[in-house]
Amino acid sequence: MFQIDLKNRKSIYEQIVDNVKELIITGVLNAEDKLPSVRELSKTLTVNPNTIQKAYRELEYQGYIYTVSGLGTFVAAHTGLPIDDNKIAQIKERLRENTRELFYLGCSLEKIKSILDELLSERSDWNDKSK
Amino acid sequence: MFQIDLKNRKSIYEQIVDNVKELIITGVLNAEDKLPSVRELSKTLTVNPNTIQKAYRELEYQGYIYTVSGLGTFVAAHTGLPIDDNKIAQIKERLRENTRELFYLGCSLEKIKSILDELLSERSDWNDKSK
Amino acid sequence: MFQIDLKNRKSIYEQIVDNVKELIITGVLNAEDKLPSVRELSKTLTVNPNTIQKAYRELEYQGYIYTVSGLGTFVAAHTGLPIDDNKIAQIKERLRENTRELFYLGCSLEKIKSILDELLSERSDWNDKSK
Amino acid sequence: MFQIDLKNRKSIYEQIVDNVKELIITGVLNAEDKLPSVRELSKTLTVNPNTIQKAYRELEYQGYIYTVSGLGTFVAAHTGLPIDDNKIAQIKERLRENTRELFYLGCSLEKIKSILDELLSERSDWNDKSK
DNA sequence: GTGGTCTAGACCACT
DNA sequence: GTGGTCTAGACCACA
Repeated sequence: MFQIDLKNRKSIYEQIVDNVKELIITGVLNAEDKLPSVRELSKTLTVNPNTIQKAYRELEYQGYIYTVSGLGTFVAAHTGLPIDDNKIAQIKERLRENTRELFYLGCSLEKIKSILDELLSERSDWNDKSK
Repeated sequence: MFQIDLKNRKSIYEQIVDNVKELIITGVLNAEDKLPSVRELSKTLTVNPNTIQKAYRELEYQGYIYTVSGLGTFVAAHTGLPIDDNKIAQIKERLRENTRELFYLGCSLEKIKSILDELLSERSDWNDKSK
Repeated sequence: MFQIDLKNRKSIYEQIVDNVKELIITGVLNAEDKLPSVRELSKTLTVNPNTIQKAYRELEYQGYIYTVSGLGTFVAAHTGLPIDDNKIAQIKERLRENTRELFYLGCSLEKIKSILDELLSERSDWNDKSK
Repeated sequence: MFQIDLKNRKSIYEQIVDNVKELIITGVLNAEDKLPSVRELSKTLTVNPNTIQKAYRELEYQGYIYTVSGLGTFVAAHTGLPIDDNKIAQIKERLRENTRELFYLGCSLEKIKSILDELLSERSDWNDKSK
């Protein structure tokens, strides 16, 4: 399914959340697909079950999955989630900081532009895959 | 100089690091300028001196400032000669994650593109200001 | 594991850094080995946990160890591929200073040469041991 | 005469001590030569007089210079200083650590050997100059 | 005055 | 349990 990178500064549960999100967004996991059980994923990732559970709880809170007691957890239908302008503003701020640093490191505006363009094209590529 | 936001998720020392970085990158602080002493900044921000020192040390690691024990800390001259491809790659990865997150949050490619364009234009604006 | 010498001019955290480095370089600690926890080492060395943490953080900066919050700290795998010429140049400079000092102290060139030869032979010895 | 590098981690007075030592060892300053006065050197280096004085005191303690009240400070005749085995052992230890690090960074024994040889030849070169 | 180190003890998030 | 952050307050060397 995916791998956990212990050396990554992100906490394990965050990595799981992000990875599952990505699988859903990219269409690898579709609405109503069953996710591995907490125990199962715990074994395959060799990660504490509590950690998996925390990740699933977070994903549920964010509306990506839902849980049916006794049956398992499933990918939620991707209803148009209300766009969270607050979060978007936060991420924009982070993007701003990062572009600023690129500038400081000596990148010209052109170089920065090409980097951003590259990221955008990556995004549209994988958008196609998910179709 | 700047303010600390205790409600912010970022730790205090991280906020200091980011704020000082910003002041340096935007040209408010120039090479060889003296930063406030650890104790001084500690008082103005009502933050423990150790926390300030931690921030300054991090900035030193990242090459933004240098320290002369007994004299103070100063903005490092930015010898931008060897463009640090390693660091650029790291930042690119962070940008990638952020654009991914925007997508998660339901932003269309067009919206993401407009956000990135906005950031780029800010950059050129402020580039002019710093002249 | 090792001892701290309070009489030593080196600060405590530096001694810890150097000692751990040595254990890693000499192969006593191998990649992925778990280091003692901050609190644990703090007790065995009767040193404040903050001091241990400072040492561990420094070791992490230098790439010798990595940290998983909540799990512990571990010896980093040594991907020696990109030989870091920058660091090598730094160390060379330090070696230069040291040989200069030997000269100051009245050592003849022959004596210095014999000392360096001795170090080299030690190195090959211990290279054999680590196999 | 020489320059002080504020960005250097060594304290200013240490840099002065080392530089003067080097000038003496290399024969630029000879026995009975007069050193600049504290005030004078203080001005040329734009360094606090106390710092110069501390450096001179240290040099005197180590037997490299001597002071005549009211006249100035002079280079001491280079009588065969008693070889300080203690200090030599310390420096040897530092050399050992540095070669160890070179090894860790991926240098082969041959490369380390060539580096050490290079340092030795530098030393003998400048030994010739001092003649 | 400056930065650097250290201790003691607290609180937090993550596993 | 783990590491991470922060405070309060102390002592040191250097300028």
